[in-house]
Amino acid sequence: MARHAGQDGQVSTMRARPVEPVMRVADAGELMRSLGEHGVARGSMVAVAIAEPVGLGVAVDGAAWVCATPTPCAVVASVEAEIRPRWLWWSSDTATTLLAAGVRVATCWDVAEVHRLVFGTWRVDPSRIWARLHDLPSSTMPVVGQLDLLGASLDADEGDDEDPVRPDGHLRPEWVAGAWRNRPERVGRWAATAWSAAQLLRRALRQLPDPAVAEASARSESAAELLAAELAFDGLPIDAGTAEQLITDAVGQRPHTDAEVVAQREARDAEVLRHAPLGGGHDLRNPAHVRSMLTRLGIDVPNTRAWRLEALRDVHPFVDALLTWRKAERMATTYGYGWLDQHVAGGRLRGAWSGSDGAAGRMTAQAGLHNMPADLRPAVAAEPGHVFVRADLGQIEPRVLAAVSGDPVLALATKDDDMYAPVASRLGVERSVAKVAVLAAMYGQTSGPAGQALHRMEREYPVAMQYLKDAAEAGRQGHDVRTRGGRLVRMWQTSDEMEPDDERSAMAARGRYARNAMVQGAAAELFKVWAVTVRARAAAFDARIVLCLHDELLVHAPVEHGEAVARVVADGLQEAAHRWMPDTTVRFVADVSVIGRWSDAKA
DNA sequence: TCGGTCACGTA
DNA sequence: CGTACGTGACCGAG
Repeated sequence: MARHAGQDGQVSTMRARPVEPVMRVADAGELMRSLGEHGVARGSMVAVAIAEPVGLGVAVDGAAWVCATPTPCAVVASVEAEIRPRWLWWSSDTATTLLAAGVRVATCWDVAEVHRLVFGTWRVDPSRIWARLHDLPSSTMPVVGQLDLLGASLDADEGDDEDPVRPDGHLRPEWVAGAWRNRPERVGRWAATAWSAAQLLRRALRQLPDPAVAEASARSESAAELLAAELAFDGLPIDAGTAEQLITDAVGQRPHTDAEVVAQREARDAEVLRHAPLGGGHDLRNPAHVRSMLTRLGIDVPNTRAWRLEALRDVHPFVDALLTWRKAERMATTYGYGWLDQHVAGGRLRGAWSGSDGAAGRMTAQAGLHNMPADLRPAVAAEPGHVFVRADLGQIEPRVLAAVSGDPVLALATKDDDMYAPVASRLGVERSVAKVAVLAAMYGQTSGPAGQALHRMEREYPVAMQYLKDAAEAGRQGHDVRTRGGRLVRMWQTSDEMEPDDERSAMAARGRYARNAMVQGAAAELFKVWAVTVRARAAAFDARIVLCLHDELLVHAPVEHGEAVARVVADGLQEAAHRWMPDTTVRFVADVSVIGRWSDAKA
């Protein structure tokens, strides 16, 4: 009990809320009986928190259990095998814990991920999520500070520290920082907070423009985050010998001393510098120096980017040597021996994965997994007894535009394997022009040869063009936009002190950003539905997704199941497309092949 | 030591 | 005056 003096001077009595009772269960069997009595069945949401070696916390609709066991993941595995609920957790950290214990689950509901979807926020720690869901100002959000660490407290009224929620409604910061792992009962209560947060999030989902779509997105985006955890854990199969050889071919033998590193670097530089003009700077790694060298050779360029210099290869041998050098330098620095040593172990390339990142909620990956040069793809090889099933979506963004905008004419074009062909004939232009026009419309390009074709686009595909225009206008005005799947894309505000020209430029940039995010974001959502569908169906063949690349999937499968998995991937797209958009007037296509190395795929 | 810029790889 | 991302080298401010 604590007494508060309100601002009106009245003394009110505020009782700390009662601590959630947590029931003890002895083992998985007892837990499953309890869950069964609460109506938990296949696919039911079950909140879970794992603290090794303290125990397993589980919560369902006001009831919470704890199983004090040094091997909580094994209990999860038993429940998964018997019941297969939809595991509800604060974040995919739980998935990572399970994976480390060798436990894989089928489905989940990820509070952090859904929060990111609904609110478009980057930071999704439980404190922030909880505060926002309870309309508590983040200014009052407590943090673990020096005093707390010393055991002192600034606020006398902190209630019962066995309660994860403080009297002021905020989550207890020391719990968020890890104190929930300290005792079995706390693990149970922590699971209960995840359950409670999820109920509030579901309420938010139901208030979005299309609740059914948003709830489906919550499930698929959660599963994508689970897939991201698995991708990080499993890694991409790499034939290290081939990788080593490709690097050697590109940059020479592996150096063994610092002196060798320097010597190789200087040898690479010398190949270019012998063509360089006299005087001035000679640092090839400094764009200003490179530009001045080019100037002294009579070549005047605003920057030294490869696409600009490409046209000038024949003007002077220096240019050709420089471009060749740049490619080797990239290999030596970013994708060289250092990269191999740092990220490849046990025949797998591993990096951190995010299930949704950036403006549009695409998956991202580190360790070069998403920008590995095509030259290195031969090193991505299936393990003995395995194959890759590789698939990529064809013309995904324009097809998605047809779907989300509901443009019936553009939808008709998707019936073609190559939708640019019917678009070209409708616009009365070459296919290449039609393609540029469609891409220009989606990316907000206004200059260049796409200009005239864009006007015809507006005449022939007014619904799709209006959809893009509305998104761009919202962005220009600084209004947040929401993708078809319900992801909030936040706009930034322009500064009051901006010059008018700068402000116009910033607004235009926002317009392009919003326009693109609506298409790219929706495409990411469809892609993830496809990926998690394939993940689920391929498991029966002991096949696992090992790479997601925006519109491309790489699945590692036992060789005897290659063809079956290829069918899973192809059928999975139709299943995913139907789930993502029940209206089937827009057709989606994928190119699927069974290969041994990533480079075996046809370009 | 840090953020910004350039550059370049992928989609 | 085409978008998104990750990475590395360098610069200049702190």
